[in-house]
This record gives sequence, C-alpha cells and structure tokens, in this order.
Amino acid sequence: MRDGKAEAAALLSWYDSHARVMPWRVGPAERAAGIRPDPYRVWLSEVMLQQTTVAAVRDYFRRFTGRWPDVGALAAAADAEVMAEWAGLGYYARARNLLKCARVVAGDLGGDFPDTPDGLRALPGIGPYTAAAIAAIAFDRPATVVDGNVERVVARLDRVEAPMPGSKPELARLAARLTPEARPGDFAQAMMDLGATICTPRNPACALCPLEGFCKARGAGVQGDLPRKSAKPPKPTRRGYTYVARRDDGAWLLEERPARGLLGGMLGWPGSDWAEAPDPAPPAEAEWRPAGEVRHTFTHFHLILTVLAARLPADATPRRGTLVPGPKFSPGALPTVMRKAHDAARALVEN
DNA sequence: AAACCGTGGAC
DNA sequence: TGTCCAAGGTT
Repeated sequence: MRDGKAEAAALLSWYDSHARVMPWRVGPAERAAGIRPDPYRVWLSEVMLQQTTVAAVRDYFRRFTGRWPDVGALAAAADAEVMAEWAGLGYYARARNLLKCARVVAGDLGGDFPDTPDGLRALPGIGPYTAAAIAAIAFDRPATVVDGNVERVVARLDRVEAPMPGSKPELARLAARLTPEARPGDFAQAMMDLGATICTPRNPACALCPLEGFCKARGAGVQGDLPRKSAKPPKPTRRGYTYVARRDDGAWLLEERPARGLLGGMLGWPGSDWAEAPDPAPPAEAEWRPAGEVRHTFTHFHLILTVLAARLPADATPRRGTLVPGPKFSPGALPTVMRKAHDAARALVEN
C-alpha cells in the first residue's frame, strides 16, 4: 500500500500554478503568505456549490455577499428575502437550512463558525462533505474532502472497478490515504480543481495531469470508464394545471408553497397537484384562458404544466393565494418552473 | 437506507 | 431530443 505522499506533492505543485480563481477563494500564494479565507464566505460558497456548478454559483454568491456581508447580517434577514434571492439556484432546502445555520452561528455561537468537522457537521445543511470542506479550507484542519470530483479522481488513480454508490466508502478510504498533513485546504481545493478541469467525467485530459504517472486506470487505458455507476431508473412524467391571475389594479395572485417538499418555502402560482392525471383546481372564479404548456424536468420526474391565465376584477375574492401588488412582484423571485409559467401567461394578463 | 430534492450546460 | 452531470444533505 502506498501512502500517497508523492501524489499529494505532485498535486499541490500543480495547484500552485493552476489553481482556479474564484470570488470566495484565497489562492495558494496568498495562503502561503498567511492569509486565511473568511469562514462565512467559505460556508456560503460550499452550500451554494452542493450539486451546483461554479458557473451557476458565481452571481448568486456575489449578490448574497453584497447584500449580507457577514453571518450576522444574513441571520437578521427576512426568510422571504433570502428565498427570493436564492430563487433559480435550486435545491431550496439549502436556503432554508442556510438561514437556520446562520441564526445558530450568530445567535448561539457568537458569530463564529466551529473549526472542526464534528462541530460543523452538527449545523443545519452541513453534511460530511461540507463539514470537511469548511474545516480544511477555512481553518486548515487536516480533513479529507470527498465530493464527486474526489471520488472520480481516486476511482481512476486506484482503478476501482466496483460501481457507485456501493464503492463510496472504499473511495473515501482511498481519498483519506492521499490527504497530506500539510496544506489540507489547498489539497482539498486542488483535488476538486483537478477533477473539474483535467480528470473530467468524459474525455479526461490525461496528458496534462500531474498524476498521470500514478494513475492505474490510465495505465490500463480504462480511465474513461471509471467510476462506474449503476443505472438510474427512468423518470416518470407528471402533469398539472397552474393559474396565473392578475387583478385589474396590477396585483398578481401568488401562493407561498409549504415549507417542506418540492420547492418548499418558495413563491409560486396556485395550481393543481402534480400527478399522472390531476384535476383542475382554479383558485378563483374567472374566465381562464389557455396560455400554453410549460415543460420542466425535476430531479426525479418530468412535468408538463398546463398554464391558464385570467384577469380578475377589482372586487374578486380568490379561494386561494395572496394578491401581491404589481410593484412588489418580481419574476426573479420565483423558482424556474414558476417563472416559465409567468413567461407563458404574461402576454395574456398584461395591462 | 432508499427516496427525495432543481437547474442549466455539455454532448 | 434525451441523458448525464455538478464542491450533497435530509429523512
């Protein structure tokens, strides 16, 4: 069994000249000079990056830190403001847990994030990956970070042929063996940069890889086939009706979704259940006009939404929803599927 | 522990 | 077009 020291040294050397630049990151040169990243920014970026690409996160990170520059400011924010700012980024439980976590840190921990994986792991929305990432990156603790990039890199390095997710514990062990005692924060980010730019899922750029000489999969020519993954079940298609209504004074009929479940806590248009054969469920008496169909794919099903639009008289009394004044409504505060419905209905309800 | 939970880009 | 995938966590 190797101890991984040579691999770690080669990777860190590569990172010193190839580290990606990101708004939340302290680069290897600054870090060598003793500069540490702000734990608040590391935490915020790590939560945003859960199952989400760097490209998608950049602007959200800038807006959040511009508006809430520290954990105290975020903790004091109104729930609806945070959910609206998160709209479009997906996995909305992250935003709800983000606020819970900020309030624990600001309220119970004096504004300081824990600096150990166990302490971090106890906070809402922080699991094994994020706890290790914050401990390593923000506090330079020797924690092993295991995300999809790391799993792919070590699966190839050690030619692990067993399929995911069953092989995850084995891949985590292999990753831990690679982690050096020095520069754990840089090492964690180096592994992720390598996975994102060189050791990519398809067509890895092995000729540019600092670990090529160590890589068992490369040696056998099977790097493109690893890590293997068990087949995913097909996505069923569900249907639904959604109702975009605007009162004559310009107010929109909206509804806050239940706090848990799909799009939990987000603003949306009232509508039917999403099922194989849903019943229509108009939220008010009105002349509903067809505004087309919206197609959208969620994590585990396809959705075909029939959009109905109507104008409501000034004295209308809807059965459901809340009338939001026109100037207070922004489609940007809606999750994407609801914004699509707004786009489809807009022309029919404009003033 | 298997299911649930978003979105956009690449191919 | 459809499928895969991305710095996963919670229940």
